[in-house]
Amino acid sequence: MGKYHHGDVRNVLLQKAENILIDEGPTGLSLRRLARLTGVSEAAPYRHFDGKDGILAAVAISAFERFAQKLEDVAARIDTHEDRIMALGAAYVGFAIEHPQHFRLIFGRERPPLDQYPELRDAADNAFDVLQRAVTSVDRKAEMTLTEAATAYNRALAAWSRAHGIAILVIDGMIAPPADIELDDFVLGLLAEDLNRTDAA
Amino acid sequence: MGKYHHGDVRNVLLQKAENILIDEGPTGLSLRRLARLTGVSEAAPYRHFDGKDGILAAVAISAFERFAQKLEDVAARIDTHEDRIMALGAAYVGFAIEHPQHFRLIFGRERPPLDQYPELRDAADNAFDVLQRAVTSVDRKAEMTLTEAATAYNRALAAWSRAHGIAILVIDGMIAPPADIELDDFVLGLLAEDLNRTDAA
DNA sequence: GCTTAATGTTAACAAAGTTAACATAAGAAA
DNA sequence: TTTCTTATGTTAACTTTGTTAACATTAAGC
Repeated sequence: MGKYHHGDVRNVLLQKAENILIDEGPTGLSLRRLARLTGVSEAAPYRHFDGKDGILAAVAISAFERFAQKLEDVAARIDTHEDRIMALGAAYVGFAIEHPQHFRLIFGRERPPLDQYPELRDAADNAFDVLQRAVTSVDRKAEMTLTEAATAYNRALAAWSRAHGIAILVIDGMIAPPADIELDDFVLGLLAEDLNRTDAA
Repeated sequence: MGKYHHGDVRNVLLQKAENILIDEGPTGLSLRRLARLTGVSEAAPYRHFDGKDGILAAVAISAFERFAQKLEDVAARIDTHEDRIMALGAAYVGFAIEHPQHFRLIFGRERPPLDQYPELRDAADNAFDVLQRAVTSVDRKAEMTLTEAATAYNRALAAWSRAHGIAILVIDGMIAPPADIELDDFVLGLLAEDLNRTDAA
């Protein structure tokens, strides 16, 4: 009767792990507690995952996939370059705001080492490919000189940096919109800050 | 002979803690190891600090102070507004590159809670005051309308976000200069990306 | 000198990650 | 069907860490 094998322990662990992670972050996730919560022995998770990092890696992989999917969706339906950069930035920050713990997991220090989890590396590479492809599809029609290409690349990195900085500062509560502004508009404003620039210097 | 009181255990602990922190980050810092390394009993640190967070807070305070000092120095000797924003950004990212662990400690999740360490809160507040004062000393001579003030504030937040994003992505190795470019120039390029903009659209 | 506060020490506790040794269920192979 | 093997669980240990309590000693002020 003791159903020694219930079949989807792995999935249950993963699901519960993700919930804990969302609530308390990687440090708050304890394998032993997770096992107890799942109603399984404290060593059981080790049969399904490569220790704590293994579980984090599994969650991180799905996080990367959702992240990449979101970016891809957004990029796919925007035509002009500037609009696409803008929309990608909004999607990037939007993901961070909607899933701060996932965002931290895939970008932060607690992420398991990529070189120990090939599937995680693949997921990460894919996400960044999507990002880069979307950003550098700038002038797919136009020929570019080397200088122009370098500039485009630099601009892409700058856009990424800006989005990333906004994402971090917002989810860590270091910057916040004034009382009369919606969060989304605030973010859009920050992302656009350098585009519609009227220098009165 | 057993010199029960050697006098500056606190400072030795702090110094060693900082070294470990620089090498291995907050997670790698173990109070017990630190005590052993210092040649003192494993409970001794608790006589000088409020546990692990207490030590981290102490290090974070000095990190904040150095950070604020650097920003202040830079801001003090730059006259024009745009140049000052630029120089502050460079100093901000420069600090992160020179002291990545300190930067992560004062901005990251492992920072002890500000509301439990008043001196840490003060140090943090002071650093951000310096930053804000330097940035908003834009038009100390000129009167600004509310709209202008709001724009200036938004621009300051955007500049901060950009610098922060660059800092994080660079010290985490997610972006790096091309082989033929110096790191400093690379950073400056990213910081300036939106300023000298020549839209050919 | 005596008292007291500061500073150390040892010993214990709980929680966590991890592994080894053992047990049982499921499925393939005979 | 019976047997062998593998996957999956369990229990029990070991180690490290953070932390606190109980006790010891030193330094400093009265």
